Amino acid sequence: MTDISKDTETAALLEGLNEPQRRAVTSPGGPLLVLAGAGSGKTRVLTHRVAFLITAQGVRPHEILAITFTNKAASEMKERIETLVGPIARTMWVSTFHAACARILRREAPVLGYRQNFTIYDAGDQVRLIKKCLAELDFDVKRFPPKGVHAVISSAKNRLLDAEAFAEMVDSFFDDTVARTYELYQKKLFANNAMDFDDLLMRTVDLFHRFPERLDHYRHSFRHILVDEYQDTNHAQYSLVNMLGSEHRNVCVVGDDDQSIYSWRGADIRNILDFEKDYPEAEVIKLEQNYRSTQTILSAANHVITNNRDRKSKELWTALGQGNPVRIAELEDEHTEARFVAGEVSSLEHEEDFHHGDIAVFYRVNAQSRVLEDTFVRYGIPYRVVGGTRFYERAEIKDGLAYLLVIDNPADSVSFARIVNTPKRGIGTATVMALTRFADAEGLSLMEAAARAGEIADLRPAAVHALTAFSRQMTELAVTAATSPVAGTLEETLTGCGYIEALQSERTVEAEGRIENLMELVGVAEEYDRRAPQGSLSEFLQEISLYTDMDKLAEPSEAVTLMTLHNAKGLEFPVVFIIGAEEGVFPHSRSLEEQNLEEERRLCYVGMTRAMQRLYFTHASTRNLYGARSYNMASRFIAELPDELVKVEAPRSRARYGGSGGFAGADLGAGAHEGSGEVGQVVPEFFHEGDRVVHAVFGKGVVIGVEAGGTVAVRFDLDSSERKLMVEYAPLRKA
DNA sequence: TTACATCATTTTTTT
DNA sequence: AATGATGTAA
Repeated sequence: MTDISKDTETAALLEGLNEPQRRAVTSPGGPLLVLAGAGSGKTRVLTHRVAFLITAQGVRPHEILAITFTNKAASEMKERIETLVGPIARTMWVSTFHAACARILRREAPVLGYRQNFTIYDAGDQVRLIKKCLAELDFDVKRFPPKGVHAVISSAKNRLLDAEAFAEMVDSFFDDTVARTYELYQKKLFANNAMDFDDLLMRTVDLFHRFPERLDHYRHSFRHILVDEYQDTNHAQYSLVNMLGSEHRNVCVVGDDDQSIYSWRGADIRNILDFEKDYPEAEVIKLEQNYRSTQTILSAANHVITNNRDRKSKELWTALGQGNPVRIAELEDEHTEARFVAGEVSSLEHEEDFHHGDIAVFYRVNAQSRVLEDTFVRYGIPYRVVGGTRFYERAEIKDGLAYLLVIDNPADSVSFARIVNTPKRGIGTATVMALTRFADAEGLSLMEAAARAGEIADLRPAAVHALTAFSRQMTELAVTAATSPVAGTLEETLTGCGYIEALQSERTVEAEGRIENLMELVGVAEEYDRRAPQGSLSEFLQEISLYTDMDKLAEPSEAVTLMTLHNAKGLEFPVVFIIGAEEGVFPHSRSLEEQNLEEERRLCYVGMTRAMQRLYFTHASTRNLYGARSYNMASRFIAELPDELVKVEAPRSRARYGGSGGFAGADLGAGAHEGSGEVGQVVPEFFHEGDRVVHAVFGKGVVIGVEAGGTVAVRFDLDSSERKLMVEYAPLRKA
């Protein structure tokens, strides 16, 4: 490349960047902290910086390690860099911490005593194994809930405390129990040739401690390290960055302390607050110009977040203009709330230039999505739910993968236990217990023990037969796996083991859905086979165990997006609703007790700053959540919004369908409650014979009759059909 | 062993 | 409300 073309290329990289962005992109090396406010073009800076390093600094792509928070973010970044510098970018390491560690560990597993095809356990697998440990140690699962024990062990691992170190710090009876469980749990993981999510980080750090020459190798080869979302790193991740960065010290971290929302997962906000202490020579760049939201939204968000004490001062601004006020609506209950949102969605769609895909609804807990979904279905509003029960956590998917895991790694007793009697093949708990005893006594894995089931004294012939048959089948499948593509192995497994058949015989819609999900899994495998013709079952499983659904929902959609506030991180939408803004819901009751209010507030800040043009808060005076009715005050976050930026409106619940703009009454003032006399009263007078109306599903029509009980008859233009509709529930409004 | 019923418990966020 | 654990009958 000539100097001239190199210069033009560099110039192109800097085009359209503001001053601080440009400084961040071109900073030559050394520690660099970029405090990137929401919507400040952070991803752009990161990708352009990488491109700059490659084209202008002569850094070779494989010398760059870029860490992102999700797999989705990783593949996006890779793509964007590729468009800047070409296919050479593919040799870069762009991934999450967990994926990078898995890649290192797979290479280095033997020195740690693991085999390369070790299995990765997700949270569910971890809890199941912990349950087994508790049972084996005769601990009462009532007093020591597996989930709670898991949480403690996980947090210990995130702080890089192994069982021994943890045992030394024990200061309660509970922790003592955990310590003993931890020890056994870790032994079992090792025996299963398995690592859990937290191990991926911890074992890597361990590897570097015990084998300094391995560390030397990696820290020498990574000349530049970039970490996105640095505010959400935990101690183990922090240590990894410091270890790997200690030679070249070209550590560039990007983050926003105001968006740290994962402390419950071990994220330590001090990692970002203290970066300048860790690297005194660090250059610090603040990105405060926002390119996403209106000034009103930003000012409102700024007001809320300034109530937090522990933060680096930062004030977002924009050149995009004032925009509309933040709208706050108080509703009766969760149903009214959902109908309000649905009604607004319809108005935004019909009366303004927004599409369903422009709109997102955020809530604090997944359970809140149900009412919303029911309502959207009634209104005929297309929606998609992000998160919730995820594809890879569905029972049938885990089952299918468990088969593959056992075929690949017969030592994996957790997956073995999962499938040995799924579908039913007469191997019940008694048999499995006898098998386990035998395996332990003989020092075998469950799979090996099953092959020798005949030697187990207290097994009935039927059980022996079932076990040997199962073991033989698995062995045969392992042969298939060695020669077939992954998709073929999976199909062979699912049909050969009678899994599909068992589902088919259920003859239910649910079972049909499960079969479809499994076919989708086969599709995932096919895609892998295409992408990596030389790939192995091992590699496929490694890849998939770090894969979550978050990864593929990036695609633009024609549906309203429903998700939790946590999932909203990193996204943006023209219109955002934050629902359930009530004390106890958001902020969540648990965080009130645990004094985690600042984190809840950051969550609110994250949610608000996703909005580009319109932002709504809704709260309900009463709500049914988890089967109990509660009466909540409006969220303190609402109170923290300055009056001049908001428009507080309380719709007269049912009447508004007859009104024109969506809201019947305006400016009732903060905290104004609806007259309870109005609540529950249907107001059919709003519709009269001859009125032109619009229905969300059936379209335009005319009222041809008003009946008692809040029912109107409407003839629709589209097909001249006549329908009777409940004014209370029908998505109907005046045209 | 399995299928079914009842009982109890547990409700945040996820790589 | 929904899920999981436990108990009971076949």
